Amino acid sequence: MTVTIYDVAREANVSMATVSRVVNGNQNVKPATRKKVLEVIERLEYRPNAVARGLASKKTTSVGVIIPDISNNLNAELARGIEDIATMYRYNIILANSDQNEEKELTLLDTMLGKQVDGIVMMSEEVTETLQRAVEACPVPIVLAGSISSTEKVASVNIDYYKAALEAVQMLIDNGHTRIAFVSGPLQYKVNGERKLAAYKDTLQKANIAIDEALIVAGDGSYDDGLESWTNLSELENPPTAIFVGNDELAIGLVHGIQDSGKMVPEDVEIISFENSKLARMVRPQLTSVVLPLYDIGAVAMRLLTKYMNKEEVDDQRVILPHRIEQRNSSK
Amino acid sequence: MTVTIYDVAREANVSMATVSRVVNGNQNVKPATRKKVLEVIERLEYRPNAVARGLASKKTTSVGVIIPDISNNLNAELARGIEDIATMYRYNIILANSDQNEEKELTLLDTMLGKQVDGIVMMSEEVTETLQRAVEACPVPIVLAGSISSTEKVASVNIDYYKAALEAVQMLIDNGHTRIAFVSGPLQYKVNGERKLAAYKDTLQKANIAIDEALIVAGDGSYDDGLESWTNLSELENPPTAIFVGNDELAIGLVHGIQDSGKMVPEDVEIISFENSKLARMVRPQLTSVVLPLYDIGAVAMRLLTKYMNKEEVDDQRVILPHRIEQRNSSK
DNA sequence: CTGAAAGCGCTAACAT
DNA sequence: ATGTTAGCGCTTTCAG
Repeated sequence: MTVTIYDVAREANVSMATVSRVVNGNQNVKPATRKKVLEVIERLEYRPNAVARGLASKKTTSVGVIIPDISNNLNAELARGIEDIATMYRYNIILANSDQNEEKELTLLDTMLGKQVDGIVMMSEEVTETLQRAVEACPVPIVLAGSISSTEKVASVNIDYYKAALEAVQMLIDNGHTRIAFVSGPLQYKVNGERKLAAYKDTLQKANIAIDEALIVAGDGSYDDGLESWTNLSELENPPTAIFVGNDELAIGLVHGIQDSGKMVPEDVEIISFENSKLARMVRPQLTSVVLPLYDIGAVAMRLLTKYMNKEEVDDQRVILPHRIEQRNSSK
Repeated sequence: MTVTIYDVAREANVSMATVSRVVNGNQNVKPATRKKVLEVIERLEYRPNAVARGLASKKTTSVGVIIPDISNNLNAELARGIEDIATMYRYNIILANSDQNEEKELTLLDTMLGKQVDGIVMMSEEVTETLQRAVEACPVPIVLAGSISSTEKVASVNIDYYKAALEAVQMLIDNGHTRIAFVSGPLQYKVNGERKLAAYKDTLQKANIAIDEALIVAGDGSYDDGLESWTNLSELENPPTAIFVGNDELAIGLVHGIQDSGKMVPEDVEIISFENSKLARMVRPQLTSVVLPLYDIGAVAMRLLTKYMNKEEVDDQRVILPHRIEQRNSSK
């Protein structure tokens, strides 16, 4: 059978409590006793049962991570940031994919709570009313990473998407463009429909450039979507000479679409993307891209969560990380 | 306080045992009783405590997943395959990154066992002797996904890397090349150093083409590594006219390196990659690539693990999945 | 079909 | 500094 704390206690001629103390690094143990216990632990290859510990202490040192899809670069980067900080604070991660499906998100929340996680980090492109309520009703701390919720009540970590998008569009305007397209993923995702799009429209209007709905294209945000989007855009009477793109993969699709149609980037069409993943450098010309620090967002979100879990004071429950634009060759 | 099984029992005028039975779908409960209990559960918003359940039943319905780095496309795809099947069988995943560091792998194994996972899926590019022993000594089932171990004792899921590589190289030979390079990630990784490289050498020799060590290049397998590798290769007195590449990212680096030097793919240099991630289509020309079905490897590994966890009969503990070569435009 | 009771392995007062 | 003793919330015989 597996060796328990009781076995160690017996072998070391001490009580379970003492073994528990040395295992948990409690200082109230005579060095000699500690040494003796440690030796028995080693000899018996005792490994504390975290489940029993969790039941007794009501802490599992596990945190739940709910993301749309780990096979997506964007989420993977975020997850890595979360995991690194979690490891640093000795937490383990229970990871699950929601596929951006509200029902799954809700079920997952429930499952994780059932597993008694000490906290949750969640990423959701679309925080619905129902989800919002579930999050607020959550008995353990929860922080949203790279997700926009409508209320101020929920902890979250983001960049200022509006401002970032504004700067990108302004850059294009400054380069003399008046036919600027906006190509992004689903507009029902608030980051796209509420932030980037709003910034796009506002910035254009401020520059007295009329909004042309034909230049606003939303698809699934994939590479193929980018390819296809250019096909449509290029057939316009008056095609765009610059494009503000929602993510890198989409941007690469657009670049290739443009090149396939015999035009050049940035000479004929300038492009500014939004993400700056490693993909941004893996295309010719390399993409100018708004830096979305996903790893950092994940890391900071997890760090924030540890504070909540330790019941530390948190001065700002809505963290906004700095952003910048990485200038490369898809824009001038 | 949180509501427990005892609260439900009291409210429903039954014993804890009965509540436990309905929660666990035990058929030995009168429909009327079940209904009553279910109502109370709903009313009280009772949520079973998985930790307590785990302690009592010695099953946690959690499986550990140890991979080198989730932010790497390759691992993320694998992880998604694992997670999907895990979800299907109602397991949760405890995910951790090893950074391909033996010490971390060992610690992680220990942590997961401490958390009483029911099984483990692991990916490791380099299964060392020590790791091998730890795996064999593991008290719960464990299956290696996309990893090569030296013994037959460990369950694993792979493709036939040697044969796949052989076919790729043969394809290049069939196209008339005699100056064929092999560019890959670290050779201490068995997949590279023992399988692909061996296949490369054997196939060349079988075709009476002398091995030129200058054409064998190993780096870190990154995009930049690919760029740099071509710089070196192109400075050779007699540069290669075809390259068999270890992975897609590396291959894209090579393609760009070749194009930057004024040559063309596949006219001047043919390329066959190994991975066929979605990246393979995101470059011009698109990559001909050996299909490494990472999602499937993960899924099958997890499925295999469920069999072990259920103590089902397993006919083949070393699964080899089929592979094929996706023909695109980087080769003729 | 249902209940009583004994743990699962550990932590956390409370004693000493 | 160390031991004693309740539980933590649930599953699982064993009776009935």
